[in-house]
Amino acid sequence: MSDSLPKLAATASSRVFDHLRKDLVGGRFIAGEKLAINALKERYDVGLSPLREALNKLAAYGLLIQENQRGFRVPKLSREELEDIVQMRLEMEGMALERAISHGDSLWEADLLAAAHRLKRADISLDKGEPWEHLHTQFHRTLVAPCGSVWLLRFIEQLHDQFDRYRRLGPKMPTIRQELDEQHHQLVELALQRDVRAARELMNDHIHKSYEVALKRYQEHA
Amino acid sequence: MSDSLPKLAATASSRVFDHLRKDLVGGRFIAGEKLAINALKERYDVGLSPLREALNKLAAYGLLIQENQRGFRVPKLSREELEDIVQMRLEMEGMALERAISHGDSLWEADLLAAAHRLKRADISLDKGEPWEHLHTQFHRTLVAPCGSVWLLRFIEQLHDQFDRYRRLGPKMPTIRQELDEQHHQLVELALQRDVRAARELMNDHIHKSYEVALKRYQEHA
DNA sequence: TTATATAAAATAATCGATTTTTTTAACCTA
DNA sequence: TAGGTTAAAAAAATCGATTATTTTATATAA
Repeated sequence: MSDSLPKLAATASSRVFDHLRKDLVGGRFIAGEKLAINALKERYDVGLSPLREALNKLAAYGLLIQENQRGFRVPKLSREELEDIVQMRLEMEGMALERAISHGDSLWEADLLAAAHRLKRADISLDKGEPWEHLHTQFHRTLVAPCGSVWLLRFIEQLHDQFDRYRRLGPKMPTIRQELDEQHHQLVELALQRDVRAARELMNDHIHKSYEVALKRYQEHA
Repeated sequence: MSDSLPKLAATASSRVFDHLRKDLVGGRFIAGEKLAINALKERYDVGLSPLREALNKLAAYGLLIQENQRGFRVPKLSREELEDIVQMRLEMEGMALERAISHGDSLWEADLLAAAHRLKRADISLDKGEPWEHLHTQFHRTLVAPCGSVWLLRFIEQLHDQFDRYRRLGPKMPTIRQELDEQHHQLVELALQRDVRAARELMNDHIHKSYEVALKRYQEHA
């Protein structure tokens, strides 16, 4: 039941990195805004050095823009970029899913079923909302985990973070979520049946539907 | 003739980042070694804060491994990883090249010819060696530049850096380089002719040949 | 008024020193 | 001797203060 990885003792820097990443992905900052470092120091209750280290990492990761001598800003959003991100997701997650299905063993099958189940449970008892996001990420991670490429997984993770900056702009949309949740279970089924072709097609459809949500959010986002 | 981008005044942090990145990619560190931060401070003549910021960025970028409370180390090399990197390069650079060929305008054609020419010149007058690497990177960058995807370009750049950690392990191999250089010019020709299919095939071949070099280097690397 | 220069304030970047944690070394004990 | 404490040294992380740069405000000239 405990976390699979022991996870080294967190440093102030790593803690604020995690926290900031979550907040950036979850839309708690305004796109384009300039970060006031002193304000962040208080907000995250951390010193300047670890904070700056975290900001530097986030910039290298693509969740912040760093400009020499003028600090950090939250990247702007644009429809063009959203489309870029979606196209890349289609290519890369499709590829990863195909490979995962052909390499995944029975342990993977079990993990997948478990992840899907947990996600569904969290969905029914729609509490905090924060846990759902985490389980959702976890599900998609599990789905492609045995693709065999460390770099592919890394890029996909990065793209998910970027995509979620759009998807999580507004409040939830229960209607469409229903449909998307259904697809999660269908994806598991097709994966277990090792139907590479159908699974990839469904994944494309899934990403497209998510795109529609994200686009709507982006267009409405004031 | 001047740089296309004005480039903001460099900070100590950005300078040491660039320098360290070059050294890591160029094989000036031993794979797996633990970085002695105090030694680096002297080596790059920089204070602790900017140095740590640079190291944090490099870790997020994938050129260093960061472990909480125990600093930074140079990632190990492995044949499996090399093969992962190569497979990803095949997929992503192939995709990028196809898109670049269908989107690239006449300005791109000119840039491409210029980049190939400069590379050839640097190759003949085989001086320092350092400039060749830069022109080579620049050529491959130009080749895929108009692919239309910021994220694809970003990933490709990252993969090149990773690949070069293997390719640049040992001394130069003039014999095979000859062959690779020839392919650069053939790639330009096929791009100008807009022969998407042939260009992609040649790119595959090019990456495969580079892989052989990199693999040999890796296996010989003591 | 518009533009340009100057001064003041705010912010970013860096430094030097301190605190915390890990690693190494020395020592004990079964 | 192998295993396990403890103490000392080394290294990593963080803090508080200083320096450099940019931004804002104010004043001056065309």
